[in-house]
Amino acid sequence: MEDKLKIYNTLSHKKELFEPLNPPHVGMYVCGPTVYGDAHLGHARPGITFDIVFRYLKHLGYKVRYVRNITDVGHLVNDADTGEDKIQKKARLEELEPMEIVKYYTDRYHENMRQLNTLPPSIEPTASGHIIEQIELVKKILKNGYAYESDGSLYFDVEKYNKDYRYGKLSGRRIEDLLHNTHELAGQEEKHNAFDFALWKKADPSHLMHWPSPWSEGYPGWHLECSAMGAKYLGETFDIHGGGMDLLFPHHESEIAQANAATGHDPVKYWMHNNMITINGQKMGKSLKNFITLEEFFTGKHKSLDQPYAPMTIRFFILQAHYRSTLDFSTEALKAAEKGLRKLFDALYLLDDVKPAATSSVNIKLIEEKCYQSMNDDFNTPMVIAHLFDLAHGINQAYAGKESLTQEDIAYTRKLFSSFLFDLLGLKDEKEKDDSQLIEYLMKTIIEIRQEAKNKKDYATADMIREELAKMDIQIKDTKEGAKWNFK
RNA sequence: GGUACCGUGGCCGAGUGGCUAGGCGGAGGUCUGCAAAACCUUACACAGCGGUUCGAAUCCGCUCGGUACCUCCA
Repeated sequence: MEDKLKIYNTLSHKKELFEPLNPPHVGMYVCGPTVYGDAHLGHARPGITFDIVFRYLKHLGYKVRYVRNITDVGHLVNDADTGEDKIQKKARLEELEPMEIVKYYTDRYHENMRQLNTLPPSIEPTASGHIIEQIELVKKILKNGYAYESDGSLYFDVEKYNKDYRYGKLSGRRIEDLLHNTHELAGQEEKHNAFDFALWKKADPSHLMHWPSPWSEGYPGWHLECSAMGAKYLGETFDIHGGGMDLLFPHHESEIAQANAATGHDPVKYWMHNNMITINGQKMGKSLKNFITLEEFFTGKHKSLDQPYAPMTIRFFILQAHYRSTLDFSTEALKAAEKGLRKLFDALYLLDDVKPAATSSVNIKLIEEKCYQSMNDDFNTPMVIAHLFDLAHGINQAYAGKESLTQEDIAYTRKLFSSFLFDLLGLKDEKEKDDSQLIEYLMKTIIEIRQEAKNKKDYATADMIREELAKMDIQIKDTKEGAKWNFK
């Protein structure tokens, strides 16, 4: 009964059996980054979380279409749907075209995600490339009576919508509470209610990014792109929509509202949300300015880092926590992850040296079963990793002669181990250094040893080193400046 | 104030009614020229107070503490 995949659905607050709408096809949409700055540790979490979902669903035999957007239309820096947009602000600061900003940070984001060994999405649409689809969606909402125009801008009529549907079903909010709890915001005169959100904004003359529309020269509202592009590539109703918990409200809530207003039904069957990464117990985020970029982790160049941390260390660190739990960052925790991952790889390699026995004392099939149960239980990667450590322990014991494995089980263990470690968890061993660098280093060491022998007038050893290297076409030449070497 | 959630050993982090989570770190030992790895043993826990139960880290209530969202944020 535990052998079926269950996914925690934010909409129902329960783990639900995963049943795709159109098997074997699965449609998954994940909110991608707004490209106006380098990706930080927080961005790695949805990247990795939904990479695991993507990999596992494919492993189960589903044909998955994974859509992750790039938000490259400037949305607003601050509250109240007024003011300067984020990309424009960056462009002004750096004296660049907005699209130069977009291109630069999109490339950097891709590079970071590649380093983290996440598989590229099937489709990666940009908001700026789907202005027409967004305008069409606004038209539908307007036609159905859930939007109003106000001086060239269009707003979603939340109050009207809430009478026919229910605004707040995802986040558990009630419209009455929203009324009372909304902050005093400036520049809201155009809205009927403070909680109404923009579908289309008229651009003021200084605004750099704008497009023509039936209502004004302007730009689309923030929540619109995901609704429009999700529907375009995955259909009006699709299986999974993912993103960070901080997008739950108002972003995803508004997506649901827009879809219902346009089509009359919900857009998504399973809503998945990854939790936040914290630093000193607080959310790591742009606004708190307490974030560390992935680049800084990989190079070690940040004041709170004492060394570089490899992309796989970051990946393993993230996978050691369940995606719905907060994860507290510290260098101590990262070091523990680094060592733990090394231990797993070492055990896998040690498998080559385990002597086959007539019988097996380790139950590999049971561990395999537990691994699948853990994955099926809402992608419980920390449990999977714990089982892999058990497997590593079994291998080490077999090597030490305390347990035994048959030839067949050794092969099976290798397959199981690498399948989970490499294919499903997406980890890889980065230990291999650049070959030329390694050879330089080895030759330097060998030459030092030979010099040491020569100093002791141990010419037999010195000659032996030279002759052995010659067999590999490496030539040693003793010069006035010391020994030199080259390939013959 | 509203909504959602959390509080597990030195650190990170699973577990949701009875059976060792796991990793890192610590202590002792085996092995060993030294070191590392591996192996063995071991200490350290479920925020507090009540309740339900034969039995609770796990369910319920209260208290204390913390976080996220309610404005851009993964």
